[in-house]
Amino acid sequence: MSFKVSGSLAEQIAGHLQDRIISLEIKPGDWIRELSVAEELGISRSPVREALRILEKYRMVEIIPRRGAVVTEMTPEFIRELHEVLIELLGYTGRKCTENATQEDLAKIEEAAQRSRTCSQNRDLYGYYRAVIDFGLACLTAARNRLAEQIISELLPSIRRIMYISFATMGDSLIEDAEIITAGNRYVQERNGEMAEKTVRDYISKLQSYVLPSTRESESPHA
Amino acid sequence: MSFKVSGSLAEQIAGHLQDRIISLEIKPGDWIRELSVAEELGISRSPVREALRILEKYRMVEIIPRRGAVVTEMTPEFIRELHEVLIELLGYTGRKCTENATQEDLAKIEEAAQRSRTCSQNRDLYGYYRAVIDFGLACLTAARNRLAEQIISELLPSIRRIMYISFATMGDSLIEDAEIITAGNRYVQERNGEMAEKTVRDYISKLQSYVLPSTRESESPHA
DNA sequence: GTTTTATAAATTGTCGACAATCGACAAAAC
DNA sequence: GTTTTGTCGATTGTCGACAATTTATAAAAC
Repeated sequence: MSFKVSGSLAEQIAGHLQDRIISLEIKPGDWIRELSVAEELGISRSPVREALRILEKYRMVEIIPRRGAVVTEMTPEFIRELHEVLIELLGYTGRKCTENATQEDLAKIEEAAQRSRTCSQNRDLYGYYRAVIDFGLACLTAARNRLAEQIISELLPSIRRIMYISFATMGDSLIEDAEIITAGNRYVQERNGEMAEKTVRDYISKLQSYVLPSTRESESPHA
Repeated sequence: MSFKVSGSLAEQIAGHLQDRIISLEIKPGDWIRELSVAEELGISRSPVREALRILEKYRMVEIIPRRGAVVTEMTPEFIRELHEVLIELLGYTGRKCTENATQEDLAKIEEAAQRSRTCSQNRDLYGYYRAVIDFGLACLTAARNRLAEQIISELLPSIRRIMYISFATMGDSLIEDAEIITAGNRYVQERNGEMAEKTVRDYISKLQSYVLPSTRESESPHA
């Protein structure tokens, strides 16, 4: 619910570049040249440089000294590593939120879970995944660990990139997935930490198996 | 075995500031003014700005738009959150390195473990903690998860800050700790994932209990 | 005496220019 | 023909100056 229109120029540019990277308009492995971006947007290089440092924090680019910024590649190895890390961190989050969630938190979690169910029944893939993300973020907030929140937020762009890449192949699992979310929500509402954690871990493992094959054909010609 | 003498100016400055923050020469809550740092080092503000963005990545400062950079506070809440995250991530690392460690990895882990033992017997507190960190880093490398490696590396400065703050009160546990490290090492060498993970988790939990009380008296006058 | 408003100082944000460095290509040596 | 060396172009790194914004200070109103 943030109404911030602008933010600093650097942040706007970071957002702009982030969108273009997620949508594959700028491809993994591409170099981002400061001057190109600056001229294209009619600004100077300083804010562009800062934007690149912001993107580096979110692992969207890798800054190589005196060489510039490359868009990070979504290799199968990275995807596997990300899922393994998420299993641990989100598993922890699931358990913690059964301990710390307020009634208000639980309500928000419930809402997102129901929305995901509705969307899955309507075959609204985009709405479904937005609901799942909201569900996760609501649990994250409820877990009351700012650091974990930060770390996972910094991973979110990578998650979105993977989702964008494998959007096509993931539709199959939609109904099945929705039931897992429903189950996870139930465990959270019942404050069953052990099962909440287990459900999350299983869910991420399952996601990985859907996502990994779809990275095979990713061959990007360098511009 | 790297021969890099300098690194970019910004990185050097980041290192310089990091040292001063860890050693409490610059205190939590202090504002870092770009011009002050630049004049003090006889350089311009641009590399200082970049240095601050680097420090932000390592959670040493918080950059607030149009306000500047504040040194992050090591509150008991943050310390608790950090330990909880580390229990998950390092636990995972311990388990994974039993699966993926090469003979070379195991040798390095063994060396660090033995060194920690020697240092603890000699009451060499500084050497001991360096050995423990090396032990952890060796396990981390052996776990073969670059992302986890990155995330934990970004947490390392926070760990060092906590260690610096509570260096005095931690000497007590030295011998006891050394035995846990030895046990952990044994499980890794035997490739017993379950026990390696459990040992790490217990160790971090124990660390937390030693560290947390020492944050009570932290009252820092703003400069 | 407290609150509000206006002004001044300090600080970050952005800019354009110059310096330093790296990569690619071509020329020369072997 | 292959390797080495040198030059050129492109790109990042750093600088000093100016603009925009925020905080601090002081005056005025109530």
